[in-house]
Amino acid sequence: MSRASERAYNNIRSMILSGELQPGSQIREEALAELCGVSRTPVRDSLRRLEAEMFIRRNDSQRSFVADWSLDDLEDAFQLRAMLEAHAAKRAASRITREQLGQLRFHNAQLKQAIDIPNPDVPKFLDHNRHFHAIIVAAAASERLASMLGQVTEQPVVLRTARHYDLENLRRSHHDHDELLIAFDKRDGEWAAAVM
Amino acid sequence: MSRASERAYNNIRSMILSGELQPGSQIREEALAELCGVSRTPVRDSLRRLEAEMFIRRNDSQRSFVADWSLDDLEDAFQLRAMLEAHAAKRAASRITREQLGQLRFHNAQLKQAIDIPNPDVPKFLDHNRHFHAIIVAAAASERLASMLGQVTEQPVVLRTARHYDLENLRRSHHDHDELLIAFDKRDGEWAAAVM
DNA sequence: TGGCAGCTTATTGTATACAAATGGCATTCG
DNA sequence: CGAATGCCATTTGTATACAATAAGCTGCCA
Repeated sequence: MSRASERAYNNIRSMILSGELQPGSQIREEALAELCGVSRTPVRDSLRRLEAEMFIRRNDSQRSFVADWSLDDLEDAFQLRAMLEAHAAKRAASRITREQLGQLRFHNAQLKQAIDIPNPDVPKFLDHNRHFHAIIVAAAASERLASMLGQVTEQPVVLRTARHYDLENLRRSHHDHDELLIAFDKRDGEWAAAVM
Repeated sequence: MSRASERAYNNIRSMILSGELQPGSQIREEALAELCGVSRTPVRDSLRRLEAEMFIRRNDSQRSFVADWSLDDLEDAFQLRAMLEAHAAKRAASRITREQLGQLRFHNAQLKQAIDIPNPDVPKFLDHNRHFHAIIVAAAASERLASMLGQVTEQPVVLRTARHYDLENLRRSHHDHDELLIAFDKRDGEWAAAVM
């Protein structure tokens, strides 16, 4: 993506995620253009993308509003994400390479290190966790699936932080990763999907 | 969507689906603009959308090409579609209204009429079939799910025709619809998903 | 002859001006 | 007083000109 367009996209997106742009509020192209220091053209591009990603809604007369997700929406996204990740795991089980398996093991070990200490290193955990999942998605080898997962993984950022900082969940998550690795070792797609 | 933009989108999309634009061939914004009788601006919008829908790919320097799906891609899309539709059916089972159930029954009856005659009326069958599925997606009440299904249902149009004109498949399809209706009646999401 | 440098051309990105459409407000008529 | 209608302001859509970037070609040099 080119410079102005990318700046506009990142700016607007982060303004939405940070709450700087309030959910439900109308957004005008020109105002955003000024905020981002670009013209309306790249802003329009960004708005279209963000609309596709459901960060933005448009009413019937094409005016844009910051999306405000209901609890139902978040639950819905989470459900979809779970299903898509399960599917990714199933596909990955039969396609994953030795090298990818090795990377998975590496990140899982780092994961374990991050929480098996008196003061858990949560950012480190999240980082390796992200890599872990990314490798699985890559191993699933479906662009479509990857793009769909992209659409649902980033949405509930606000809530996610709260949940992920719970140490017990982190431990459980690590345990699940262990089980996933075994399933991958056995190339057992159904098991992998079930764990996810 | 506004007039010029919509024209561009529909034109380009149908040119891709009809093969008028050959898979793998490069497409230039200006050429499309002339073909559609609009300026590059709405064409660019359309290309962005079509790229998101994976009808178009871009190389690293932003040049656009008509996507050419491999058999793997089509299979992948089909797999995803099956999974998403199963999920839609599951959600629909617990949310469908009496009115929607009635509509489902109506279309199913029409479906049956269309193929239970000496000369099956295939277009009619496909039309009611489409409505049937649309109602289920609507009953699932998940915008996200609907938009994802939109992304995978239209892709393999080329192959779909061949398969759908097979009378035996039409009959089986109708039978499955019957079973789905029973599952919905019982509000049995798992059953509905399995049928799908 | 092969490959690289620089230029030329083709293509996309951005800005801006203008057109179209929509919403809101005020005025008027019942 | 309420509703409908017409006008004005605001916002988005489209076209076009220009800028930036990448690809392809030509000619030079090893």
